[in-house]
Order: sequence, then structure tokens, then C-alpha cells
Amino acid sequence: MPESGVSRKQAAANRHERTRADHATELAEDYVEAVAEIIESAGVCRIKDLASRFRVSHVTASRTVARLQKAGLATTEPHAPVELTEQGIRLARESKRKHHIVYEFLLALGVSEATAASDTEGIEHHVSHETLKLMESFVRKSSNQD
Amino acid sequence: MPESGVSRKQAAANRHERTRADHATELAEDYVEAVAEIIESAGVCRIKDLASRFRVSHVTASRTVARLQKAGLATTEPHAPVELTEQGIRLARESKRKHHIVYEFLLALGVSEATAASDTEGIEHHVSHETLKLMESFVRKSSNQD
DNA sequence: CTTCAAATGTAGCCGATGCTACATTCAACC
DNA sequence: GGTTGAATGTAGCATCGGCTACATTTGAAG
Repeated sequence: MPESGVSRKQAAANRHERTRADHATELAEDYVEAVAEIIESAGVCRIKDLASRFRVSHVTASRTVARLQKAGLATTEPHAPVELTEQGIRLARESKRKHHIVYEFLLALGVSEATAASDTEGIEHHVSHETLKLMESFVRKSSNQD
Repeated sequence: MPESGVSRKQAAANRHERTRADHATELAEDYVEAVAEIIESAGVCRIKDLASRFRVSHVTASRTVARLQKAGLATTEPHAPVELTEQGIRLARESKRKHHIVYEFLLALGVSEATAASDTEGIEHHVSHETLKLMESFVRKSSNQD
């Protein structure tokens, strides 16, 4: 059965392609989420805030923000604070929601808070809509049982 | 409470550091797992097999194998098949086990096979030992309930 | 043994994400 | 209004993971 063999291979390759595509966007998601949170808590978001948040040099933070701007997610001018575009705000909101669901799901599974926080960072960008919905209902069910 | 603020920040930064570290090793894990599977099913593993598996050019596959070799996970000589070192075999075994647990866990959660396969590729490298164990027992519990 | 196609290697390009070292700008204080 | 330190910007380097184009090796078929 050569045809089914080929399509299985194809499917496997596509999965890897999606993983690669996810990588391209996950830093952006982390950054817009961080920008939104920092603005909310501190009023403005500066390069140094992002640099310390992600434990990178200010150069790296600055260049990442430039990429966000290029992608239409953020706006900034030299020496001015970082702001989000409408699109950036929307992405930040989605990211935050996803992040929260994954975190609550891990807690409901029985994972400790520290591990849940750590695992969530890695996992959140790779969870499909389908899986996210199931995680949500799992959390709902577990909290009803309490 | 400046101190607790600092330590929360620190913890957040550490999570991001782990995510970055995971990225550095996940391709390696995918590759050794693929090499092991290809050797098992085809006898030998060639660059072209890896290239088609991951949907990348043979150049990319070749260079990744070179990195595996540098990391002590694989051995290869020009124009010869790729083989795994002891360490590579161990990593492949671990990766496969992890992959399998995450996949079965998603199925037990109710995720469709196609989505589970896709999500597993992204998630597996970010799951801690603690979470993995909980996933395992969740699968066990669900299968008992059938 | 030659020839030819497939597999692999090599050269050189790109972008993302890290860094250090040095230059510049800004804001706040005297 | 000048000085000064913190925040940013700029230059230049490294590695990873993609690529195309071209060169070489190998193995099998004639």
C-alpha cells in the first residue's frame, strides 16, 4: 500500500512544519503578553522591563520589539515606551487566555504550582483550539467535583 | 514588598530560560527518535530519510546530524549511514516514551487522533517529569474506567 | 569499465535570537 | 544650563535552522 504510506509520511512532515511555524510566533506571543501586563501594572512598558522580564540583554529585547513592530503588533519610537497596536492587544488577550487555561488545567491535573508555571510557558504555544477546549471543560469538571 | 516582587520576577525569568533551553534540545530529540525508528524499520538511516521525514533539504538534515555528532549523540562518516551512540540510543528511548505518553494522554482527554498527533509534536519537549507522571496515571485511570 | 542517476558534500545566502562593547540620548539634579 | 547616570541605540560577532546552486562520490546497470 504505497499510497497510505506516503500520506502517513506527509502527515508526519506536516506536524513538524506546524511545530516550526509555532516557534516563529511564540516569542511574539510572549512579548505582547508581557507588554500588556507591564503596561497594566506600571503604566508604561520600557525596553529594560522586557529585558529583565525575559532575562535577555536590552539589545535583544529592543530588536525583538522591532520585529513586533514590523509584524504590526507594536509601535515604538526611539527612546519612547513600547505600545501595542489593536492587533497586538488582541493577540495579547488571546495569549493570556490560553496561558491561563493551560495553567489551570495543569493544576487540575495535580501538578504543583511551580511546575505548572514552568510547563505552561513551554506548552501554551503548541496547544490547538480543540485541545484547549477540552482542557477548559476538564478544569470545569474538576472544580465542580470539589 | 520589594523582595517578593524580585523573586517572582526571577522565577518568571527562569521559566523563560528553561523554554529557551528546551528549544536547543528539542530538534536533537526529534532527530535521534527519527534515526532510531528509521534504523528499526529500514535497517539503516540515511540523510535523505531524515530530510524527507522532516521535510527539509538534505543540507539541513546533514548539518543537523553533524550537530548531533558534535553533541555525542550520533556517529557518521561521509557518505555513510547515520548511527546512534549509546547516549543517542538512550535519548531516543526516552523521547519515544515521552512522546507516547503525551499522545495517549491527549487521546484520553478526548482529543482526536490527528490533533493529538500534531499537538504532541509541539508539547512533548516541554513536559516536566512531574507532569509526565501525572499524565501517565491519568491514562491508566481512564483506561480502567472503560 | 564506463556511464549515469541518486545521494551527499560544499559554498554561500537569509532571518531569528542570543551576546559584548561602545556611542548616544534623556531626565533629573545641582 | 551643565553634569551625570540610566536607558537606548549601534556595530559587530556567534549559533541555529532554513534555503539554492553547484560539485563530488557512489553504486548499479549496461
